[in-house]
Amino acid sequence: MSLQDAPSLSLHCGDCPIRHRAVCSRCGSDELARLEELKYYRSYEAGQTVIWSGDRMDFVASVVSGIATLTQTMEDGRTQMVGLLLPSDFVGRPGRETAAYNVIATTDLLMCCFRKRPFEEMLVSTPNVGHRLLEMTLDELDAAREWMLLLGRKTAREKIASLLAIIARRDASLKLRPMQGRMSFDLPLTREAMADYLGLTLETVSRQVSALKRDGIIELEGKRHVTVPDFDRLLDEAGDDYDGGYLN
Amino acid sequence: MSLQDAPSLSLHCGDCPIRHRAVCSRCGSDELARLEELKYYRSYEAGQTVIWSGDRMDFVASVVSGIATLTQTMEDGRTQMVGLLLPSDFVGRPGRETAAYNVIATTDLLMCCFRKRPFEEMLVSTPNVGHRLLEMTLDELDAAREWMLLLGRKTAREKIASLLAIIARRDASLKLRPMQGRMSFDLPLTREAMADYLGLTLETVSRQVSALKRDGIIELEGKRHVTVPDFDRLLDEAGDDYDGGYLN
DNA sequence: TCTGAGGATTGATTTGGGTCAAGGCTGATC
DNA sequence: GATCAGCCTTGACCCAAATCAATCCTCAGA
Repeated sequence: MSLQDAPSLSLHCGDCPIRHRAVCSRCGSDELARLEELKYYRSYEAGQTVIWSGDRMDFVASVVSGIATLTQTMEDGRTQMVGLLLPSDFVGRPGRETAAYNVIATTDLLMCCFRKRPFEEMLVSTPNVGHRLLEMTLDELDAAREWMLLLGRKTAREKIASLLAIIARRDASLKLRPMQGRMSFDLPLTREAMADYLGLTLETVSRQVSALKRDGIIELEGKRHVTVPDFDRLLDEAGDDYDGGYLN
Repeated sequence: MSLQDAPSLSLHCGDCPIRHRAVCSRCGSDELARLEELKYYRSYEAGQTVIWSGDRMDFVASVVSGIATLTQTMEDGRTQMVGLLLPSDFVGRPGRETAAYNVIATTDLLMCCFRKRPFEEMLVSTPNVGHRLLEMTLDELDAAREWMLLLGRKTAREKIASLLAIIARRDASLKLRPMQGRMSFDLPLTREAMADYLGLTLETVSRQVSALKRDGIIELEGKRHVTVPDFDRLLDEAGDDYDGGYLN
């Protein structure tokens, strides 16, 4: 993907090459033109920390390509992943000076940035961008709350099944495939990253993945390629009773 | 508090009788006048469910008085509290039809409501309200992510200490008292509610509260009134290394 | 003053997942 | 094709928190 046809911001409107949820029907093109003038790009290597918690953060940004994680850490090293940034996702906190978590590039990462002050001024002058941002933030909040149920109440096996189900869904919606029956996809995360995401240790993740395989809920090809013979059975294991609509 | 001088919405601007974070310096009074025309009130008794997850939700609202909780539940009854609504807090999801969690009144509750459709139209026509809502939502999201670290990685003792610290801070900011040294406050939650909030069982909550008392971190008068002789010691127990600024 | 109910405490026991430790893959590099 | 590093798996053991169970407050209402 070249810089030219990359989405300029997760607020990008009209057609959406990356994720359906990034489409906003309300925005006009005039605001986008103004956005274009202000943007610049930053790139990071895999493993690099984009922002440290507590750092002054003078920009807001959206992911153009690559994956980044948001993590909270305690001083003794315990870490909890609190979010995943995929292409078209937005990061930054208009109206606040410092970051509340670490942002770490897990792959090579290209971000489209805006200096904070001009961006805030633009939020005031072009309300549609603010509306889009509000929608996205509300989606994130719903997802975060769903995740709190997982972290607080689910068993290790349910946690793994839930994560696999979410990744399977996301992958299917990307490929415009049905979210049922036989599905297969690549895990974008190491066992350790899965553990940080789920509030487990990597050993427990490994054991539970093996258990799901032994029980025929999933099939593995190598360590990263997963096939789910029957998506409904996976959902049963995840313990969810809702349709999961808003996670996609 | 009478209906007249109650805050009409958490978006209430200018002076803020309830929580400092509800003040928005940007808004003018004209938007408020328009809001006034649209609002109506609903009241609920303690224990009543305001909204069921999955229900159609045709209004957005803010809490005028009382306390409500947001909870996620699994079909086998496991529940996780994912948020607390205090006076001036906002609930609702402009742009989406159904609720993603249960809202339950834990005390008698008075809410100031707006029908969703007119509210959304108002969001478009009066951007300042949208900005305020965006700010609040971003705050909620930061708090939710902080909570994910607690749920995923903290020990029972640290969870209890964290919760007590948050309640102590909130109480202190309400009373405009310093957040250090000796502090005391009432717990607004039962042990069971604390357990649902922290992803623990009520027995564990009870045991850890007793342990903190035994160790002199807190003092108890009855079951609900807590005194913290040294706030810094409580913070140590909570395992936080940050200043907690954004939670207030 | 008694009674009952809801909340809280405390103890005994079990267990899910953490911790520690020893290898096993696999693919990049020489 | 040997070596090494990063990632993953598996086993043995342990411990924090869950579970099961018995009491205890305390306060509202009879």
